[in-house]
Parts: sequence; structure tokens; C-alpha cells
Amino acid sequence: MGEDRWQALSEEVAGWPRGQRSTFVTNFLRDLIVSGEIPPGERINERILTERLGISRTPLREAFKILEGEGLVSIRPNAGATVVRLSPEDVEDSLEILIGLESIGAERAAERATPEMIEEIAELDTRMVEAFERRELMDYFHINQDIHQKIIDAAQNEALSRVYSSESARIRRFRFAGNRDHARWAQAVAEHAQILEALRRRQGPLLRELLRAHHRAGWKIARKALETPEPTD
Amino acid sequence: MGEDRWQALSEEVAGWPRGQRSTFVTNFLRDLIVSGEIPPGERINERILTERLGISRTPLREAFKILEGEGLVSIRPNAGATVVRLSPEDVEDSLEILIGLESIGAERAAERATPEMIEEIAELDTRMVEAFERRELMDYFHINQDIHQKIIDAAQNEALSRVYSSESARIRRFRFAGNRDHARWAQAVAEHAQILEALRRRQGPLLRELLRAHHRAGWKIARKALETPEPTD
DNA sequence: CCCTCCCTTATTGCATGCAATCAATCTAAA
DNA sequence: TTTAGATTGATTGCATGCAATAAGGGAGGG
Repeated sequence: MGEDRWQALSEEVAGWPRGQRSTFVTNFLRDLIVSGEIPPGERINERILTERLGISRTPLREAFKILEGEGLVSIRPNAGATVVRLSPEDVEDSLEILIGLESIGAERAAERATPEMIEEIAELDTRMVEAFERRELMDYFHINQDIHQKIIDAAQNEALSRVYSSESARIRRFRFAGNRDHARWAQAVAEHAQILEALRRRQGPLLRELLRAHHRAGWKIARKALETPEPTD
Repeated sequence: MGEDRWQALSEEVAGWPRGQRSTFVTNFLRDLIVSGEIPPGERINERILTERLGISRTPLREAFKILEGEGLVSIRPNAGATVVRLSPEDVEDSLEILIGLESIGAERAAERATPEMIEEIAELDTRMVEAFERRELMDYFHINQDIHQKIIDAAQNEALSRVYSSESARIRRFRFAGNRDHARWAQAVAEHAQILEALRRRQGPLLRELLRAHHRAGWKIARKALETPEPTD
């Protein structure tokens, strides 16, 4: 559990404004966790992080509590915070919720999305296809996430956006694996074109089914990559 | 915003164990908020609460962060924590999510509930009918909440249980209003009998539709009670 | 060789102190 | 009278110190 992992982030966060320290640490830590930079099962040492970030333990510990609420870390009394280790079943559980939420969102989005929202999603789709053609997986992945969140947002249900975003973050790392397979990647791009078209034509039920199939197919591939169990460290 | 509200809870929490203080304060505060004892829009004063509870500000502030994540309070820098004020639209948004989640849960529960789980729900249902006959609204309400959560739990999807529980808490206070109308109350009890029957017979789709109708009917009544806008204080 | 107990050290949980910020009141000039 | 500015008190954000606990390691007995 190398201290060297934290070496990189020396001064980069100095001077976070008063009143937002815990928020910023939370976002920072969440990124490290969902990107997999801090691996599942790893204990997060308070002292090392506070020294590297140049903040005190108080806002860091507040961040732990927030991330615990999001299901990203687990805090045991006197044993600190560890990154939660999700089993394939946990991921599948979350994915089932996400699909359910997107189903709700899809029908509402088809009804309520403004032309501007649809246009914004269309632009993201264009950028995503470009990223695909350049074979920039990371870019592609982020734009992809963004599109799905924007479709949800188009439903204009704040609770839905909040829950979806939080649940989505939990399993982001695992869904990334779904794009490793190149054939699947190309297929996903094609599906997105259909999804956009259904949204444009405001075909709610179709949109719902397309999204459902899209996720299931992605997960089928991602699951394979996860069959290799993570190290128990 | 009387300090007297907190008068009651002097010594009752003394001696909360190390390592669980913030958890306990969180639960305690959540109860006060979802029950409406701390009204929406009210600012929560740290000093008063810490003095009454006999704890320091640190675990209390951690509780604020957790509750903010749950959408129950809002923290503004240098202006402390205030109980969020939900509009009828916010409640309806959350309710739509809850209905969606219960739909997922219903079908899974019908497939996966163990006989023990169903039996437990049946016992709760009996107790709920008794509470109805004794006209004990508060008891009834709590058992009712418990039944819905247990149905969800029977789906054996941890993410679902977590999200449902959190989202349910957010709008608990508002759903309470749905039972004020006596005709509706009796109707709700009858619907619960059908719901239990569908679960026993493992009729997933039927269970789903019964729950959906149950919630919609409850909300229709509750909504009336909320048309009277809350004081803007 | 292994197991148990004790001790040391690292780390956590929480209380508290200090500085920054906000809010309310007062003063003075227009 | 009104309003801009200053001032003081209350409250928050964060850093830090101390006590409690856990984790690790060695000594001693089996």
C-alpha cells in the first residue's frame, strides 16, 4: 500500500477555499476511487493524505463520511476508511437499478426534453463518434458517461439525476471494462446512434428498450473481464 | 426557532460509544427531520445541539455532511446546515423514483423472497391491521413503512435496499399526510392485503401493478394536504 | 515450533481553540 | 429620514492535541 501513490499530488491543491475543503477532497477522492487509482480493499491512511493535500484531518474525515454514504468507502470504528470491494453481484445489482432508473428517465426525457437538451446530447454524440474514430478510449468513455447522464437530466427529475449520478459513479470503473472489446465498442457506437434518433423522435418506449439492451450488452462483455477476481490483497 | 425544541433531549444520549457518535447523531437528526420535528427551512444551530446532546461539534458536523448527501439538509459555507424545503414537485419526483424502484423490487421479490421473508411481512401486515383497528396512526405508519422496505429487501438487491431506504426517508414526512383521510386509510389496508396475497403467490407483475396503484392513490390524497404551502419562515 | 500474553507504536475518535466570516447594531453624513 | 460604513458579537471552518483503540512484535511458557 505504497505511500508513493500520493507522491504526485503535492502542491496541486494548496489554497482550496475555506468552506469547500471537504467538498473538494470528496471530489478528489471520488475520482481516485472510481478511476481505480486507489484499488478496492485498500485502506486510506489519513495522515498521508492530509500531508500530501496540505489540509487537516477534519475535512478529510468529513469526506470519508460522504463517500461512505455514496457506498464508495466503508468506515469501521478505529480501523479507518477502506475502499469498498464490489463483487460482480454487487455491480450487477447496481446495474439493475441503473437500468431501471434509465427506463424511467427515458420515457420522461422523450416527453420533456427541450430541443436545446436534445441538441446538446447530439453534439456529445458527434464528439463521442470522433473519439471512437481516433480510438481514444478514455475520451470516449467520459463522453459516453456524459451522454447517459444528460439523457437522465433531460427527464427533469432532480431526484432521478441525483440518484442516477451517485449510483453510476459507484460502478463506473467496472463499466469501463465493457469497452475493451473492440467489436463491442463499435456496436455500442451504433446503438448510441439509434438511441439519439429515438430521443429526437421522442419515442419513449423505444428509447427505453434501446437503453436497456445497450446496458445489458455492455455488461455482458464487462462481466467477462471481471470473472478474473480482483486480488484479495 | 426556539431553543426549547431541544430542551427534551438532555441526558438521553450521554455515553454514546466512541466510534459511533456521528452515526448515532445522524440517525437521531434524521428522525427529527423526517418526522417534521425540525421544520423545513430551519437552520440547525451547532452549539445548541452539541450542548444538548453532550457531544462535540466534530461528530455533529460529520452528521450534517451525511444528511446533506441524503438530501435532507443543505449546507452553505459559513451559513450552516438548514433542513431542505421540498416542493410538491420535489416530492412527486422522489415518489416517481420510489415507484420505479418498487416496480423493480416487486418482480425480483416475487422470484427471490424466501418463505421466511414472506412470513415476516405477513406478520407485519397483521400487526398493521391491528394498529389500524386501534386507530393508532403512528404505529400504523411505521409498520407500513417497514412492510414496504421489507418487500424491497426481499428482492435481495443490496443497492436497491440502500437507495430505496434513503429516498424513502427523504419524503417520509409527506407520505404521512396520505393517511389522514380515513376512507383512504381503510382502502390502503385493503390494498395491503392484496399486495401480500400477490407476494405469497409470487405474482410479480401483479405485485408491481398493485404497489404502483397503491402509491399513486396515497400520493393523490397526500398531495391535497400539501397544497396548503408550508410557511416560508 | 507454536501459542499466548504483554507491551510498544501507529492510528483513529473526538474535543477544543483560533481565525475567518457573517449578522446585527450603531454612528454619522447626506 | 435614509443609508453607507464601522463595529461588535455570534457562528462557522478548520487545525490541532489528547485519550482510546487497534495492529504489530517480542518474551516466555508450553
